[in-house]
Amino acid sequence: MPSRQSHSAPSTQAKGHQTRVAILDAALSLASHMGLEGLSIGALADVMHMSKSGVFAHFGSREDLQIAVIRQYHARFEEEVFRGAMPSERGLPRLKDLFERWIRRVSVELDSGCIYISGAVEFDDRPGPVRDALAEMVRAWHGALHRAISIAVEMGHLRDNTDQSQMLFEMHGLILALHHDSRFLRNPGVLDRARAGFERMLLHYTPPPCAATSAKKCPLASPAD
Amino acid sequence: MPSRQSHSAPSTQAKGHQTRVAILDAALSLASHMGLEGLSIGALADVMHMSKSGVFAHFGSREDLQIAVIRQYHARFEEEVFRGAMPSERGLPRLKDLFERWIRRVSVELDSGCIYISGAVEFDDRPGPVRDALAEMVRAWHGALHRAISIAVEMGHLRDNTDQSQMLFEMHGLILALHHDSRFLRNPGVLDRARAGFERMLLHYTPPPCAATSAKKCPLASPAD
DNA sequence: TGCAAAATAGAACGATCGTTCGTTTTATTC
DNA sequence: GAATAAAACGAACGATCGTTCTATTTTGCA
Repeated sequence: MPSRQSHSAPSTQAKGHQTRVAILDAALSLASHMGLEGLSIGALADVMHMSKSGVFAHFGSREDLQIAVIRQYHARFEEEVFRGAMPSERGLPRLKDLFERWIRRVSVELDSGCIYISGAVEFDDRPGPVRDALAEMVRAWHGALHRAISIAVEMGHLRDNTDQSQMLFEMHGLILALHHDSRFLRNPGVLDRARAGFERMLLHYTPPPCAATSAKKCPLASPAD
Repeated sequence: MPSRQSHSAPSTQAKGHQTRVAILDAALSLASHMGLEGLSIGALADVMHMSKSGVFAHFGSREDLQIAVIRQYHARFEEEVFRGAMPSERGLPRLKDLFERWIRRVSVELDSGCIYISGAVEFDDRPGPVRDALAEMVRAWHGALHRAISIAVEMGHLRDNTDQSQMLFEMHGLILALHHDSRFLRNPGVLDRARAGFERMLLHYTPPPCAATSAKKCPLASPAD
């Protein structure tokens, strides 16, 4: 993307760029509560103490605003969850760290909800660029998780015959159940239910402790980037 | 209007009642695709070849329409999933039947999505009577599932020390992951992933077939298959 | 068949939505 | 400080929303 419009180019000396960031910040907070479809430019302008057209001018359209919000959420998610877990040791420790951070990101203890989850429901029957952007981000995150699982398998922390996609599916299920029971039903103690479910998964997918045969194998590509 | 309950009373001889049912039918189909918030009276009138006010008159307000749709979905869900599994033998067979029917109800193989799931996301930050009605239905269904699990425990089909709420949480997680991957990501073969996850759960929660009298903390025998 | 009541239609209201346009303010550069 | 570009404003448009009101049609019953 060389230079499409003033909508995407940061333009290092631009003053309006930092207000765009501020708007995006408020938009993310708004979308977390009202959903991507509930995000309106009028309400956003109200929060920002700006005119509707002033807000609108920073994004070419409402769709582009929604996509920008998705990208913004993705950036934060990547920073908090993915990059945050990178210092952890490769293999099972990092996978556990990823899951713990994922849990925290999704539960109500943070003010905001998960746009990946709410967006998936809002756009599962609505084709278009917003859905595409959302699916791309979700698939990227799933891919990163899959690689983390793969590494844990390669290092012998998980069984060799682990069905990795199945494990990912079940981890995702725990997160979704946490999100549902935490945000909708407001059930207490549900965070520990997700943790317990994950521990029970590991009981299945980790090899018996006595047979710690295959030690470290040759590392493959780094999961970072 | 003297009789306030004209919106809810079937009034056995009413002709308009059957059109109300027809409207509710179309509304349920519409809400399954567009969500409860995306359900508009105008679009509904269009589908029904009626005027907006004609449709509107059958429900006192949009909120009441949404609640009526929720009740309608609940009735169908109860009929298809819950009552449909009642002929199955008490205990584990019935629990398995319930899960299988639940799976089918949620996956894309049916045209419609699950209003319980989409509604939970749409109303998790929006208090009001719609959210209350939705939560009531979901809790009723979870209660029914919990009772099915309890029966399976009492009959010895599941371990005595089964954490029943935990098991319910994990079952729900599998359903939510199925709904997500099936409807949003359009991943194929995800139905079997939910089934496999449930089978793996049962490996954990069912007592070992040979020695059922192990009073100790069970060491999770034979996780490999 | 006639009549009251129920059901539907049609038009309109106020609100909000995304979007456009012309103007005015603010910021950057010479 | 003047010239120029970027940014923000304010008003308005057309569309759609839920809702209300008054006619008009249809139904059910005597």
